[in-house]
Amino acid sequence: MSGRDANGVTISDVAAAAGVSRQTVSNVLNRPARVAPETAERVRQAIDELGYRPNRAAQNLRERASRCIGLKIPAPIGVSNFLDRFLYSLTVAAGSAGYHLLLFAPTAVDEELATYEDLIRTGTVDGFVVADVSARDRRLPWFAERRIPFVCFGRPWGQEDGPYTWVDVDGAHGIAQGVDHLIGRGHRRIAYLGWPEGTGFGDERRRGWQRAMSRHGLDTDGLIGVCAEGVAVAAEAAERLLARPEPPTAFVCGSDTHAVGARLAGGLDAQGRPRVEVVGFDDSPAATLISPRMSSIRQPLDEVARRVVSLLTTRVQGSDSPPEGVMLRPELVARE
Amino acid sequence: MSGRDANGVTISDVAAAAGVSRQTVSNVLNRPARVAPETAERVRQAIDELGYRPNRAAQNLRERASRCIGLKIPAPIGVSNFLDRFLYSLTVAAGSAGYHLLLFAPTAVDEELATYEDLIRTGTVDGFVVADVSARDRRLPWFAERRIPFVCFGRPWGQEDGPYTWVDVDGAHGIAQGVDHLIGRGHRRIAYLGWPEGTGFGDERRRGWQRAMSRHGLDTDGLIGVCAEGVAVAAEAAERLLARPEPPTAFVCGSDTHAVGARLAGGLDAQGRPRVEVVGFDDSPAATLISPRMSSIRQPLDEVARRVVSLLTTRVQGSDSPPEGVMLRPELVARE
DNA sequence: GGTGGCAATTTGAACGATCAAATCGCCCCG
DNA sequence: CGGGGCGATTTGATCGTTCAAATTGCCACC
Repeated sequence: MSGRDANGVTISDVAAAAGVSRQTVSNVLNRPARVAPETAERVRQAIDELGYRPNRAAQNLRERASRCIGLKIPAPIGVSNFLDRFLYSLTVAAGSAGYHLLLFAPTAVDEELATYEDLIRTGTVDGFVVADVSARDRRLPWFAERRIPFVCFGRPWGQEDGPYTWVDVDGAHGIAQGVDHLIGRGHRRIAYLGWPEGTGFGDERRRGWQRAMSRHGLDTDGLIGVCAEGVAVAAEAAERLLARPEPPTAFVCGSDTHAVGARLAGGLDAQGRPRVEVVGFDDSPAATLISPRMSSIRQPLDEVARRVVSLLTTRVQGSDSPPEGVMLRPELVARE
Repeated sequence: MSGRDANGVTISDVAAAAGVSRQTVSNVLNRPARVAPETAERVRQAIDELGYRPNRAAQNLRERASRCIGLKIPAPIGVSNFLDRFLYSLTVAAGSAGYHLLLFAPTAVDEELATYEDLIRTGTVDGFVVADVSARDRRLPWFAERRIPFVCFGRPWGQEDGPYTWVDVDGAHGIAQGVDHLIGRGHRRIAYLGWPEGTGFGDERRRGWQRAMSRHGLDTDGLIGVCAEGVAVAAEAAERLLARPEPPTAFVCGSDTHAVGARLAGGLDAQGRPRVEVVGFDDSPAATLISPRMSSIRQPLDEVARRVVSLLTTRVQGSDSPPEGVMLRPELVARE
């Protein structure tokens, strides 16, 4: 704590103070077994006294690694703080693996790959987390060709067993849990409200509902509503379903936004209690705030983040691991 | 694009290919004026052919700078995606200044300062953005003592003219705009609904309402409601105000969450239109989704981010600039 | 007493870039 | 024809760390 300058203390300063060579100091830190106990003690004392911390740039240069993971932060179009939460989990997971998260912003599509390439070639990052995988994402083959380490959060739809490494949450299973839950509470007419066909995860969630219903021998006719994400449009779509003969008494939804819409459309009964029961997806704080006792399906983001980081770091460290797909189960948070 | 390995091409490879010395290659990139045009052209061609990109670790070591800005990502307790949006703006702003954002996670309070110190001493980051300034934040004097470069987003309350550099948004002025807007639309009984006393920004917003009201010669008695952030509690607090004699016809609110609550409490009239008019704060997408035509006060996050980055980078680059406080004006987004 | 073995430590050489100073080549002028 | 001046380019040193190989000191054994 007495170094003249914040960054003035080098390994040689410590070596001089402890009366050893710089390599011995390095060994104390990296190969303690090689150093005699008394020497190590003396060196450690010098380190503390001088407040020495190894220079990261020098280590990076020598070890040809930045211990940084790159993540493109998408333009904030959404509504939920899903990204906030994942980012937090990812930062924590990276931290305990000795890595840091380095953010970069999206660029024009035709510069996007150049941005990724730059970060790798300059050694600014060791690999990437791809959190916004799209169907036939052109980044994935491009990374693979160049042997750029990366792990997806989200399945590369259509190539789940292909050459890419990913971690994802089984949305169909989550939705099925929701259906089981509602059936357990006596519902039989359970509608699905979610995105229009075309998003991989949305389609999967809808199929999960369909399979769960038929497993219970229940009909799904006239019980499916689709609309873009948005409370107002979701409420309208839910109202249309509720206006039919034999209306649903409950909804499982592709997102919390859809769920809030459905609940709004259902309205309140004489006792001021929601008239339809709903299960949302994501268990977002915003939804719980609006609709405090609404059930929702929670993705295990901490676990996702840990797995992503662990898969990525082994790949970064050069071991040529085979591609791997990890499927995690979401959990129904039942309220009310 | 023909280097054998992703990161195999060094400045010496380029030099050899172009038939010059490594320093000339360096000059082409950093001091083009020093190099003869034909030589520069030849070198640039070699750079392109080999796909050379300077190694960041080597540059960092030599220049004693990481070109990274550290940001502690808070635990995701909130509801809005405010952080998402600021993070995005900050990433973009940092990027165009040649910096990257490096995230780290909060630790136990007594390790927190050690985490900051480590990042600086190891040269992992050049400085910090402090986005969660609290009243008498103990980090600020600690940074200052150690001459660690940092810039706050948010005022160091009570020391606005003190030794710290900050960027903030004038909440009182924003709220005053809201009041003016509502008065222009014929309202006279305008309530304020926001946080209980004790948060710097909340108190400021409340004072802004009070001053604006008295500027217009309007009474504020019985028009103030406070509660924690949350739609349900906000609705209750708003209901209490509405139940009084001479109830408010409009609300200005400390946050969008408060505003959504107030609008909920107001309910709809015979034509299905909201009965009370509200102005929120933050113009968060979540609020607009729930309450599509609600007005709100928007913080100029892009501008905040640009200023923060610009102030920080000049401080990082060693110029001993005096402390500076930058106050930006929010903008009322009037809908309906 | 010479030698082999071994643990502890040191020395030299990278890693890839940039700065400062030295050198080169060329033209011009006395 | 020698040397001064100047622009273009190269050489040497350095940033702080770690790896690999060399060295030291010590003990045991023949």
